[in-house]
Amino acid sequence: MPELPEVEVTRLGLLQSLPGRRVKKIVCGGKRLRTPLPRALLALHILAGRIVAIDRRAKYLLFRMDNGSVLLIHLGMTGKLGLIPSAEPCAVHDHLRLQLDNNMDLRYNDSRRFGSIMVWPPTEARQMENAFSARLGVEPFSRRFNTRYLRERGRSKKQAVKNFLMDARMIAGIGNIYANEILFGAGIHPLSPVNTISDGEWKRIIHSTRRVLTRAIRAGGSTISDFLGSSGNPGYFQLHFMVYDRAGKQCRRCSTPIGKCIVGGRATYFCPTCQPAGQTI
DNA sequence: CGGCGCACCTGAGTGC
DNA sequence: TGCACTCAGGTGCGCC
Repeated sequence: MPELPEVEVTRLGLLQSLPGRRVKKIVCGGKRLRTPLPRALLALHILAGRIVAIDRRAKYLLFRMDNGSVLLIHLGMTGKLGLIPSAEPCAVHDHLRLQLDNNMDLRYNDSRRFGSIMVWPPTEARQMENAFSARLGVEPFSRRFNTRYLRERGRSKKQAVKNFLMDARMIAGIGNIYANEILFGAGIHPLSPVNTISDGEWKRIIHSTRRVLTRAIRAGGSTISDFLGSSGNPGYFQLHFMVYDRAGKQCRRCSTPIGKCIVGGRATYFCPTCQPAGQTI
């Protein structure tokens, strides 16, 4: 499900009612996610704590507790967070349940179990967050996401620009759907080698990235199969896809049939006219 | 050492 | 119906 917009929509939804709530009880499912659930740390640091803030870094959500600990959640491909009445029975693939002090649960559901849940203890949270953040690239809405940064990091790279955009160590939060949409908006072919992108093209990529992500967040994210915001509402940005999953259909801008190829093992869509193949790999 | 292929999982869709 | 097969929004490992 989730790239930056879906994670951000989830965060904004949870912000309505989660801050200030105390965790009264924690129930873990039996199966492991990408990593085993940190049962002991959850019991030690999250249980009985109060959630004071919810932040996002890349595609991760950071739940900050009043004791200084941090609950870190990544949704993987199919992870969902929802606020559900405590009386409701658990669903298939519910893996974590935080029972709150208002008769509501924060529940984590993830059929494919590619997500992950971690806990940073109060005494180590600062240092762990620094190390965690250092491994991730710039946030698309930060000032550090600029032409100079992209030129420097991409200077010696021959890989396809689409793979570069999706590399979390370079830029945070962009996945397969939005990489396709961003490059269409910038008029750049996904196979263009990174080291051939001009400053003017980086500018278009920056502009397109922010525009696409902003519009997607405003639309409530994209609901391809089953993404629901924490409010239980689907997103509608998929109605605005220009290229993603539109192979063979007419380009909304010029009517040329949308092309498809595989880049880095991922389905890649582009308009051969609006995104001319200059130099490609 | 950059960059690729693949594994990790379940479920939905398709075609026979 | 049912079975076999393909594909899916992410990440990180091993390998060349």
